[in-house]
Amino acid sequence: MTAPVDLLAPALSDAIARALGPEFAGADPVLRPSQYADVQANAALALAKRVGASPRDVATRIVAELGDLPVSIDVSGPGFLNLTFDDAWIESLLADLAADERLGVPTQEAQVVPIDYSAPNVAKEMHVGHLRTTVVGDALARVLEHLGHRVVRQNHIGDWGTPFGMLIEHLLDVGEGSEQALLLESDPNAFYQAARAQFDGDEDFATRARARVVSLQAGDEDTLRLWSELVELSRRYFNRIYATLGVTLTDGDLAGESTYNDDLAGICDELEAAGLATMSDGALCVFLDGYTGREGKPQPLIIRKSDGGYGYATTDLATIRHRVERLGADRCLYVIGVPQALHLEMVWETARLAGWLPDHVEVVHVRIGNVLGEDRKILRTRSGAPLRLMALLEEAMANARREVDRTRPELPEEVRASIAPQVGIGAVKYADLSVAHDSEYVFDLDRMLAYTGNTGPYLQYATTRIRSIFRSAGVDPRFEAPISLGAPAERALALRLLAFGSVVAEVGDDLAPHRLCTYLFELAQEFSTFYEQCPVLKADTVEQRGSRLSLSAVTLAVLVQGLDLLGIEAPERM
RNA sequence: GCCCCCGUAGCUCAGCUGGAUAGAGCGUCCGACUUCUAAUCGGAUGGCCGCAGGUUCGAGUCCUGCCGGGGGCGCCA
Repeated sequence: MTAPVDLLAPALSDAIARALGPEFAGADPVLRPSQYADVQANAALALAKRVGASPRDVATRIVAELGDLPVSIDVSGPGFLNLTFDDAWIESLLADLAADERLGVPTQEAQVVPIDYSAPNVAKEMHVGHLRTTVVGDALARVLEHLGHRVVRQNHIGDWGTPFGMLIEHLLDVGEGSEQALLLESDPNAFYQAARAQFDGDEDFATRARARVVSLQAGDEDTLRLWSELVELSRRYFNRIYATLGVTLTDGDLAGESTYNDDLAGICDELEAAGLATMSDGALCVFLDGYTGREGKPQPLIIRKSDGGYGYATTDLATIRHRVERLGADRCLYVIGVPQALHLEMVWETARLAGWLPDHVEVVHVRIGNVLGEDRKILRTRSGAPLRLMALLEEAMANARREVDRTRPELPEEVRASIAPQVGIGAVKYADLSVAHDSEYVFDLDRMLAYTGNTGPYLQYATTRIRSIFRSAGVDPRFEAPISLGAPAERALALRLLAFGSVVAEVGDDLAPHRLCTYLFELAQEFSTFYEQCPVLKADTVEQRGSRLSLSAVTLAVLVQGLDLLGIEAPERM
């Protein structure tokens, strides 16, 4: 922990206890960002009533008990403590940071954390909603792993259910290995819609499809072979998208609905035996207290349909049981769309009652908000069809390429060609990550790709400017030299750098990647100010040049590490 | 009908466990390149934080009600 605030908090707590009495031991010093100082402590205002003295008085007493700290303190307003750090202290902390491979990021006590994210459907196009859970889930996986946890990626793909009767029959009709079949790898919706059209328009086909569902569930060998063919083709499509996006998911992380088939009957039996599930209109249901649906009727969680089939409620119960009992989860993350909130709540409540989800296991729904179009409705193409994700990514990369061609024509063709995907994909991912994951946002490719503002390209650009300094100097960007702070821009940059570790820890605790984005953006801005105001290569003295090079080196390291935790690449040049 | 989420500057969004005069980006308007990438930087402009009550020394933040928008609610996932 290198953040000054984290180092000061215990000292302030102790001072509070000494000043106000042992009953105040462990009191929160209420440290908050301040516009008047480096940080302010608001404890006196919060505690004044309990103490029975004026806040100002309490503040003065706390200050009197503070020992020798590397900060200057004054009591301000009604009783705020304004703390300003000594430059020498910041300099020494920064030296520690520069020497620290982890850049101040703590290693936490390891937890097992299964993360459910991405979860596309077989024979379906991934849409921007899948993009967002994929990108956010992957960033959380990277952050938690970096903090020392054992992350278990769980890609809960939709690879089972009634549509497969239709899909298998259509695969047979167009022919395995046919061009039509290969659409599953390139344009899966075209395949799906063709199957759908047959199903809706051709009664014979529909009959065959229904029969096929039955034989699939019965485990018919030939049917299963065709089914795995469909899954295999879709898997290639997913992997193409993941590779383009630079997402860490692999085939080993696949844990689709079908993997739980053997658990479903047992889950129903157990719930029924425990008296939690009852028959209603031919379906096996769990009715939970406090859940009412339309017209005040009890809201069921249907775990077995009246036709004997299982829905996603049962599968989701299987996932939680599996993750707790088999994977040994301490904390389970479900990075899933916000409309699923009620469903997940009911599944977890049921799992708790069944004893599959003990109190010490934390389950979190990382709610992914809808991505909207300009009209503020869920994003579609102009024709009303869902957007093709690959087309979108290609457009982003093409636009990035145009920008690079325009602004850096002097760079060799192959360099420009490699920059474009880094910038284009980085822009799209950053856009998903930089807004709170549970809020909706309006999709705007031009804004994402802008080089100004809180965007991926702006951050990437900051890293290339730093690299450019080192290139000009002919110095390795891992440069280290004593840092001394003179200019305000240097000091502001230093303080921001010191906060990196606690920001990453906070992102892991609160599952909020957008805060890392905000941090990195502010860091990049502060670096740009420094860049304008503090010449590095033409510094006044050798010492100053060394100090500024060192400051630049740490900034680069933090930016690159931060972007990496978000799953975003940092080009060498732009 | 019930439940959940949202309403902050012209636009897109922050505002973490309540703390001093509510922030950023974009846009608009001024400035700044013989200087390490001006793809940048500096400055200005711009808000009864949906409305009304309440709790508190203090409310964008907590509570209640209302208005407006979105979503969910028995056999698709």
